[in-house]
Amino acid sequence: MSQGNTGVTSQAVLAQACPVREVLDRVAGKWSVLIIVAAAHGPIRFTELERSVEGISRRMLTLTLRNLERDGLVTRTVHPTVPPKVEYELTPVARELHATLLSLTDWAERHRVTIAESRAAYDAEHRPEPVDA
Amino acid sequence: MSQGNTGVTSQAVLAQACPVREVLDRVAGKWSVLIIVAAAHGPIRFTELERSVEGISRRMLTLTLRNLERDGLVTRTVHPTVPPKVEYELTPVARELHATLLSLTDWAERHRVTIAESRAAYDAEHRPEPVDA
DNA sequence: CTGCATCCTTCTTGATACTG
DNA sequence: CAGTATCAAGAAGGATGCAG
Repeated sequence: MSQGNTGVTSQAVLAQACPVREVLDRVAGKWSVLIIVAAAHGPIRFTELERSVEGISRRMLTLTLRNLERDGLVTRTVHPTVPPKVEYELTPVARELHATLLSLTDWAERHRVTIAESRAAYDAEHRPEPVDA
Repeated sequence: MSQGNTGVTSQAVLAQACPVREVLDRVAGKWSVLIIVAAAHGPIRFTELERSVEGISRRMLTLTLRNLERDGLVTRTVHPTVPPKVEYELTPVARELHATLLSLTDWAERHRVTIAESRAAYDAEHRPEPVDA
């Protein structure tokens, strides 16, 4: 194997070796997770979502929603009423993901402080900008 | 718990409401997770990492490693030998994260097919370019 | 062997405006 | 209300070359 079979790429290999990446890539978007969380409480409307995730642009909401729908993570229900009404709801698969995400939340909660301190220490150590002036 | 103080907000509230995002953002980089996985087996050298994660550029390896180090997820040990030798190792905190990531892997594994089918179905439904012409 | 700096390309996201 | 289209800005990532 020397090292060079860089011939055709390794994207496939990587995906195979690291399925985690797949999930992450899928949920990597800045908003996917937020939307999943927002929709976790039950069916929710486009505008509701827009408000819940506050900060998201219409464009991103739509795009993310479409991806989620495509992956079978949310269902889109259109109510043919006069003023259009569309509701989004998490699928069972998405609910499982949501539950799993909770363990990450847990990890984050448990180490938030530790990590923050680590960063502070690191910055202090590497950015010192001698303030003895 | 009213919930509605939609007044100003946001970023802070979101971070608070969704710590998951924090983790995700932290590990969002295309390589962080791969590196964590690669280092999960024990201390590993820069070059080793470069090969394990194959596909990563030196620049990205360095940057990601620095971030990981900053967050206290990996320790960097420099062996003052003639040809420099540096070893990276996961910290306990990172190992916990790694373990947690496993549940995500599990989720991905369990639904990989379902999701793939969902995408295929979605694409068939929305891209179809009616070929009856 | 490790690592940093620069340059350049690509993808993602945001802002806006318009349609059903 | 819901959604799409376009345009431009910015961040992330890749390639290289140099240095301790």
